[in-house]
Amino acid sequence: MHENAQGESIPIRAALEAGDGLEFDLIELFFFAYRDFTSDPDQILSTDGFGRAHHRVLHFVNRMPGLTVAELLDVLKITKQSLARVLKQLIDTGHVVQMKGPKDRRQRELYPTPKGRALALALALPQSRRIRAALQETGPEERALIRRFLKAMVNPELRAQIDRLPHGGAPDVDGEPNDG
Amino acid sequence: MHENAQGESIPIRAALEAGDGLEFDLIELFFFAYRDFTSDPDQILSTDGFGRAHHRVLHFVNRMPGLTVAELLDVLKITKQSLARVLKQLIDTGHVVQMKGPKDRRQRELYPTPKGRALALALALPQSRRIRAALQETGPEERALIRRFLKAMVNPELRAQIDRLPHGGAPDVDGEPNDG
DNA sequence: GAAAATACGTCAGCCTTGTTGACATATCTC
DNA sequence: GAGATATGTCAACAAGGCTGACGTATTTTC
Repeated sequence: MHENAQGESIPIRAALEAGDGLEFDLIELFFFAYRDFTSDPDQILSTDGFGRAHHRVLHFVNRMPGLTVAELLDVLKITKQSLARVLKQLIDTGHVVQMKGPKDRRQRELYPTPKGRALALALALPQSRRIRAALQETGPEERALIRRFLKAMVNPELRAQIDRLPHGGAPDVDGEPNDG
Repeated sequence: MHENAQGESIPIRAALEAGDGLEFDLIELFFFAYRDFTSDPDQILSTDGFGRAHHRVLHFVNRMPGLTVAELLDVLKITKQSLARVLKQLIDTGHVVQMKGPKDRRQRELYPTPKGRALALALALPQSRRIRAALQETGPEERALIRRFLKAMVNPELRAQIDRLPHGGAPDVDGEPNDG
């Protein structure tokens, strides 16, 4: 009776295939795409002794200068102890500076330095190149469509947060009533 | 002279915005989308004491039954020591079985058990639902386009590997001469 | 048929980045 | 002044990457 009622023993030789509403191909593509998407920045970061976590912090501090620690935690969905580790390093290396909040002096507003801005740009460059190259394959007019798809992949509660990020530059925003 | 030539001190107050070929919005959307995309399986896996690494192994063993350890390492791009840890658990829990290669008996072919197949399906379900919901936003006829975009995000060397995965089911494959 | 190469397993230790829990300090609010 | 809030920090732990080293079975090569 310690033999289980099967299920654990016989090997299945048939490949699991798409169909029946199972999107294996897109699941796999998403996995491979994200892995390669993060590989170029990882390369650059490693020379500074940084990792992917530093990248994220640096990115959002550059995108939303003056955001507080609490706001950053809310964007990244990590604990303050996790954040503290990498944020401290970014501050010590002069990529990010903290300033007491002018209204509430318990808060710490985070700003990039020129050095931090430069690194953020350097990290965004290969990722942007990759995206543009991919859009080349679909036709660049599909940018809005890709954006809509990715946004719809995000949990609804979090989409509001995304809308709060600066939009500037790109001409073809979604249907949202965002840019005046 | 231990003051640096600036760059590390002054806080920048202007937000980094898209434009100049910098695709900040898509970069962020990709990050948020992937995070949420992996969150549903993570939930399920945690009840078995498994993590994301188990998911990947289980997924590809189900998609390519009989693949060898070396082949799996090549797909996942991790070291055999990393793989060993999670693979052992999947075998011990009866989700995966090993069989000596019939031609080369040094090899170990990996197969899912019914139990392993069931878990793989359970993990693919919420991810597939999310993808279908997102395709609803773009119009489901754009599936091929999304696929083309994601594939183009993958490093060229690796795209061949993707083509070797089973395609079945989905009616609108890309231009590739794949389905006879 | 011996020697070398290959496929795999395993031991040991390290790193990054996430987690929880506890506690200190400054500041704001009531 | 009391209590809530924003942040920092210490300590310990877990997952899942990594390197290096070594053992064993099997195949290939000379």
